[in-house]
Amino acid sequence: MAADQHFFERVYEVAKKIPYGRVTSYGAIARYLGAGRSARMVGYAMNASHSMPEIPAHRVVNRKGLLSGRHHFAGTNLMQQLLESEGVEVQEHQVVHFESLFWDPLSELQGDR
DNA sequence: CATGTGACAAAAC
DNA sequence: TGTTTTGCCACAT
Repeated sequence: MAADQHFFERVYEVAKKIPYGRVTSYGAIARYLGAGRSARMVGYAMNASHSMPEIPAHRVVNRKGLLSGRHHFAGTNLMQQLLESEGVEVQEHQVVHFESLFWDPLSELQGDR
């Protein structure tokens, strides 16, 4: 049920739930939405997040912990600055200890929504 | 209305 | 084991 709701809307909801100092991957969100392989859509949704200032897109990185979307931010290094500001170590546009900081909605939200 | 693109990921070879 | 190809679905042109 509610499987055909707006995909983007769901992505935004999950993205807003990303806790401070944490990061997640597009695929994790996609899987949480039940899309599994629609990780591309998650990234695309982030692209539309320009109208959603409440979307911490800087906390969303690819599966490698790489700040794939840094180029879409205002400043080339803005995304990294934001993450470091939250205590997330970022080197070479990649999140350090990504696995430790990884926030999985499947585990954290655990079917809450 | 049809085609192409895209902030990824995983399966296939 | 690394590289290549497909999948995914919405939005832009």
